[in-house]
Amino acid sequence: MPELPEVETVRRGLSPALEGATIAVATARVSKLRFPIPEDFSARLTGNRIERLTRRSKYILMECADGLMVILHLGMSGRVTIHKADGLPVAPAKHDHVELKTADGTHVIYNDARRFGLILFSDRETIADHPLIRDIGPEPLGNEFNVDVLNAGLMRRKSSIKAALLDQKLVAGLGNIYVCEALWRAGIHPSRQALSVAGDGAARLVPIIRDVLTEAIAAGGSTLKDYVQASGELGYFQHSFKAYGREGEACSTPDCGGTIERIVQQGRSSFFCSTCQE
DNA sequence: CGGCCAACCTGTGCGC
DNA sequence: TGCGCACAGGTTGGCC
Repeated sequence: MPELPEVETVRRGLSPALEGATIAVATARVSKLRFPIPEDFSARLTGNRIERLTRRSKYILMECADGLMVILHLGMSGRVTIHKADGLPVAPAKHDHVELKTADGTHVIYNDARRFGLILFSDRETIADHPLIRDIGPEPLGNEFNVDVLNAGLMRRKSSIKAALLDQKLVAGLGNIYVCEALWRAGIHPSRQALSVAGDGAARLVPIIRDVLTEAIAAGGSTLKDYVQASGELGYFQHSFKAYGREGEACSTPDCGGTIERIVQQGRSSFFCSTCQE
């Protein structure tokens, strides 16, 4: 479930294994994910050293010693696992598309059933101007995201608040789950016009968005520890969502008494409580 | 340009 | 047990 918190958790899980590591073997078993995998994928990575892993929105950026920047996006179903040399599966699992082996024998495997993810090359000088990166809005956990910015974004939209918050140009990293959760916490109906949320609504949403994401990262981080030991999996977390996926259940807002409903907006499910979200 | 839908692809779960 | 359908965390090309 890769929205910002999951991507950040994967990044944090990979850092100790990859930062400072030299790549001994780089293998791509499919020719394309959402886009073709670079033809020089193996050649360019073999012998290269990974200096650091960063994240922009839902993209993981792998900066290498020679200036190469690897762009990784998990799409809908992308998973990453880490395996020590002695715990490596004998044969690649279904949908294990890409694999890196570091000089110390650690294997990192990218698995993606639907192949909506992507792996592309850029470089550290031009990454900010990359077409996939350059138009992305402010990081929600950074200072560039604030009430003024959100207000400005909401005021020039006729769409719903749900659609507005899903728009990566307005704010980075939110996906279907965390937009539902943030709107539930803020008591804002997902069908409300974005414009009408400017002002008070935006003032409430900014800290709520920050909290929701921060809590999810914290939950992922604590789960991650066990998961890496157990199976090497990154990206699978048990989050306790209050609205998402809870159609028909009682709303957990104190004294609300309402029921979580599901509607479809722009082809995507929205979960909300019509009693406490207006 | 803003807004919306279809499409990309595979897997899963449910009703019959 | 099988079949068909709805639906799934993201993104974007193309059409009003």
